[in-house]
Amino acid sequence: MRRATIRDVAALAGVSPSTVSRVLNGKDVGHMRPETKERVLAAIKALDYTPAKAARILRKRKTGVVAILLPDISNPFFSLLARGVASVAFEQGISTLICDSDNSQEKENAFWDILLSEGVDGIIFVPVGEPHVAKLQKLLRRGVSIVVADRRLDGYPVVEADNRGGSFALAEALIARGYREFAYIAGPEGVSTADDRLAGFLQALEEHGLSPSVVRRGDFTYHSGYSLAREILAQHREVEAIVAGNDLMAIGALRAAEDMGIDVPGSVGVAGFDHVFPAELVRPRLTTVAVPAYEMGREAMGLLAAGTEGSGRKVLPVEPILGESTPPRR
Amino acid sequence: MRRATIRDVAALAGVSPSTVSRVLNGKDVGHMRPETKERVLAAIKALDYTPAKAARILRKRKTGVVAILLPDISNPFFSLLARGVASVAFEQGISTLICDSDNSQEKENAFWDILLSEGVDGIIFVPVGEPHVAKLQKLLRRGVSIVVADRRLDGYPVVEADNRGGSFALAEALIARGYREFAYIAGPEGVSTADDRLAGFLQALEEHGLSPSVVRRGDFTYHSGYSLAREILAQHREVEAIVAGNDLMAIGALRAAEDMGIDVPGSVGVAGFDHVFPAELVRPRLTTVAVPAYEMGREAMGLLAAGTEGSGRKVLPVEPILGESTPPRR
DNA sequence: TTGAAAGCGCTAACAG
DNA sequence: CTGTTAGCGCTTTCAA
Repeated sequence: MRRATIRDVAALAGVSPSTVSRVLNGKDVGHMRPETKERVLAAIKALDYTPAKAARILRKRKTGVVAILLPDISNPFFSLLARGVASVAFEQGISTLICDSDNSQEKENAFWDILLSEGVDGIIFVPVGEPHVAKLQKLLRRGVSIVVADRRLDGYPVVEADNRGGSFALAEALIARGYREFAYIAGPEGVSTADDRLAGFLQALEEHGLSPSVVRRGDFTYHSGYSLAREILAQHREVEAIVAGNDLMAIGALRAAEDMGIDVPGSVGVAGFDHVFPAELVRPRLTTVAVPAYEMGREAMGLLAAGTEGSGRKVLPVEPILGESTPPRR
Repeated sequence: MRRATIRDVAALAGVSPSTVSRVLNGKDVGHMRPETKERVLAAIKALDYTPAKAARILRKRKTGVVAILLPDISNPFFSLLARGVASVAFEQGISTLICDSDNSQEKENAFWDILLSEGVDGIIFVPVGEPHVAKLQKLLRRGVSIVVADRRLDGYPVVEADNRGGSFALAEALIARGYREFAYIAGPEGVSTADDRLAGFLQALEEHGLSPSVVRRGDFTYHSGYSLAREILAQHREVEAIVAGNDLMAIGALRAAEDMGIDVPGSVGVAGFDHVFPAELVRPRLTTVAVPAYEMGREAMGLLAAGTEGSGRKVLPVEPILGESTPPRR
């Protein structure tokens, strides 16, 4: 069954294609004879007609599709973010294309080309590392707008969390609870989320005349948290709390301690950042900092739709959550 | 900057648009003068040309896009499934559109229309409940192929897990460990995954001359597992193990017991199904049945690409995982 | 208030 | 081996 075209509808309704198009787009409908409009509508229904998107795009040079390019959709933080984006897009009749760069710079680079030919109208971008700027610029020059989410990227509009402030507040709270000797497992260098959290943490320590026993870099995965925590726990018996740059790594640390027969929080405290679903699942419940991922997605899509020019920056507030994994000491 | 067209390239290379098109599509390149091809390639690079997808689609009547319509992308099982689909699609140069029906029949129905006008070439479908068959048929008539994943839908090709067998095996294992009094929290009625798992479980019990203390229906969410487990634990003190239709509900049951001060596995055992990441996180580690979600996604996309006609059915093997949440009794 | 005509950028016969 | 031609289905002036 060949799908009906605008011409079929026009013929059945006894009007011209232009008239059908006008009805479809709600243009000049004000000064259109109601009867004509009725006939068109009837014909559309009779033929079960749906406009061909491709043809429309070709004409209008707008696809009505935005892409969200992120490191890992199976990471609960990002899937929540993606849902936020999709919900706003949906409200505006825009479709969402989720592109999973699989934590690989290479795959991410490949996606730029795909997105270019895909002809998306905009992109919500969560960079894996140092993005391929030339490709970004190419998109921009083609009129595709880009909003960076979760991680900062200089020169681009961004929606991020108050990572530095949240991390600072978390450190203060831990110090208030009597912790003095910290190990910090940061995220990858160069990723603003990781660096800001580390900086905020160190600053708080410094203001209290403290300095960390050890600082290491992971890659935000459960696995990296696990192995770094093992090393830390083996080499630094003085550590009173392990603080990680995100929840997944913190949960990894929790498991490492468990496997080494070290009691949490009895012997060592553990804290994370993000407040993803699994953080509520583990026992002891994880001390962390709540980041509004869904809201972040909504904000980012809002910025994109609003057609932000050049830059623009939105920082979302975060909230420390003191779980059982870091009770007051003594 | 107006983007370059195939004509600009042709002009610069001193050839006709068709020649450029041939180079682009790798057609007849065998019998093309190498020099011509070189010139075209050079022109493409010089103009930084990318073919306009829309025009191509309009001509070929193929969008190169498949959609995956599922109940909830933030459910770890489905996000893994989605990744599987995307990975195969990526290998074939096909883009993936993720549509999240948000566990709502209404939203799901709305997506059919969107997908229709979006003009996707195929759909991987995980139904929320009783799908709007008429809309499905419409897509099918338009030549869009559909593969159902995870849940069966009569008359459509499907990739599912051996839910019945897995559930049967799980029950046998629990019985072997000395459990006799069971409460079962099933998924929603009418969803094959839920019904098959329940059926397999009941069958095993029956073969051992047993019958469950109580059977309830949840909706596969953490929350429903939590509240049903509370009721069960309050009313049926004889229950030795709560078995849930999926891990999220089982984890909810675990938490319910915890909140009621009931020891797991000391006083009651708990088991789930799926083996999602959080199941490894909780303590005691959850007894469950591993379902290869990623593989399921890959298989489904494979079927779609292979252009399955009419039906076809693939059942993936599952594997019981005996965790600490159901140790041998006594 | 409506219609005719001219493409949007590309591909696929069909010629040469 | 390469070019010419004729649309794909829709929107948008411009005229009537």
